[in-house]
Amino acid sequence: MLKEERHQFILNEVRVHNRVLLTDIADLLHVSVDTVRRDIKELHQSEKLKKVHGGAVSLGFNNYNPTGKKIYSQEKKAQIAEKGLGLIKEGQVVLLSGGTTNLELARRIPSKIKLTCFTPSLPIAVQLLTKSNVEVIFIGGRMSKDSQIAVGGSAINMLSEIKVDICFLGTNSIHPTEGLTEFDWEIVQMKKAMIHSSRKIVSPSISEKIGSLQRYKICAVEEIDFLITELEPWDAKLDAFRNMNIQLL
Amino acid sequence: MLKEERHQFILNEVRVHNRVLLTDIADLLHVSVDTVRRDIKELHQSEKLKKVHGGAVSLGFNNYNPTGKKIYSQEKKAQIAEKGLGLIKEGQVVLLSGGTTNLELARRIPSKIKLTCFTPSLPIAVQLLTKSNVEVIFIGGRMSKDSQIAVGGSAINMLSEIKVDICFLGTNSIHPTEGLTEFDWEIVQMKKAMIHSSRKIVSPSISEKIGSLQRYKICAVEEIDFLITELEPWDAKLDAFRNMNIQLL
DNA sequence: GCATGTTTTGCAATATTGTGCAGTTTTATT
DNA sequence: AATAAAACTGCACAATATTGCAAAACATGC
Repeated sequence: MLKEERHQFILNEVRVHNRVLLTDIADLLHVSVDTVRRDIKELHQSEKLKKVHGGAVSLGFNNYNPTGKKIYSQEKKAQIAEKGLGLIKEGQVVLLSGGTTNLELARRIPSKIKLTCFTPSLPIAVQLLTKSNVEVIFIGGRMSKDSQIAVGGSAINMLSEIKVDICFLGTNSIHPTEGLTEFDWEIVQMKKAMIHSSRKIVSPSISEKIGSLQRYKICAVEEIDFLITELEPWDAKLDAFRNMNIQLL
Repeated sequence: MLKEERHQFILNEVRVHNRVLLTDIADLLHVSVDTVRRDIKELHQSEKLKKVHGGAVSLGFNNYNPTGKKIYSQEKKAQIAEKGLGLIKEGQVVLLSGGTTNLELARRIPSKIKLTCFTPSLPIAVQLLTKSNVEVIFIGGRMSKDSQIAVGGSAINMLSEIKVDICFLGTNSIHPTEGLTEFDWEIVQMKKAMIHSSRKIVSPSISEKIGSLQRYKICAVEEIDFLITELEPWDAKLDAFRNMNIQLL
């Protein structure tokens, strides 16, 4: 058995099944796993497949890339995300709503840190799946086309069955007296359910959203534990939130 | 024995067997391995074959370039997807498992057609959300990192609550007597649940997967209603499935 | 025929590569 | 944190490659 033959065999298996196990190949070809390991290592280096723990996967299989829509105020959102990361502790259970700020947060989660993340947001789930130490649990249900998050009874029901340590609640509008508001009724229901399922609520929000108001109310400002903006905590724009038992970051 | 004769002989062996061993040729031609080695070296330099450690392989043997790779199964999967589309009727409720063939199918669903689609697969959900007339319902749960589909009790539970018209069950391996098999136990559970939730089961499968076998069994071939391959329905490779109450497409 | 130079072939010494094994470290999972 | 599976490391042995060399075969011109 020539090395070349084995390589071709392995590549074919990967093509057909998308994924192969080292031990299976070794068995089929009657060679040691070490040899197969070395083969796969070579094929990985020549970028014919992707080596993973225990075997190999096809290249095109997992590289789903969310179409890079340009994100509004990415710079500010990145700052917010960095601050938000400071609130996450190893081993915690986290709930992430949708929104581009949370997406930015998800992207920046270090792959070392061990977390359990719940989310009803498709883009965020995709992002989280790239983190090897994050267990991802998708809150399923009817998908809302424009926001790409699950909504409706089934999703709310699933939320009612969990209690997480911390929830990052992306929001459209936050107002000192009127609280958090949203224009989509179904998303409001989801966010209400998320609040009920969480011990601590974090609201990451770019400063432009402060003071704005939408049709439906999610909750009062007092229900929020942390408000994160791209501003310094002592900025005058945040004065209205100062004596409210909210931690500003 | 002239050198030229040997060259022709070697080239012929390579053509027929795709590969040759140095020692075999030396044996057959009653010359020393050194001579054969030199012959192969020359043929390698004139690009008539490819010299490898221990022998030689045909040139076309190793045509697994990144560009060709994409085309390789893509085309077959596209054919399968097209056939599969014929089974979907306006207004139906469809269940789609994961896999690249189903992804291809999802991509080709016309945006005119009105459907309700259930799926536990992240990439497929993303694809379906671009179709304006398709209502997407995500089967949530713990996400499996490499296959990007939801697995586990919660997902299976959600599946148990639905009954759809037709299920496209992507599969890794299909065998005439052993049935559909899979290497990941959790995915097997998901697929079993999907079968229970569907009136009709369609198995889209490229022909290379036929006859292959994995560790865990999903179901017998008889439980499938339609088997779609890129081959013509009367192709000899499908004979094994012919008197089994399965419709071949 | 014979000397000369070239090509081919086999051989031997040495170098390189491929393979499997055993022990240790890393990784994934519970 | 414990555990088992998998990855890595170094090593030994065998298979193969390379190199240099010499004998044989062959061609060519004299």
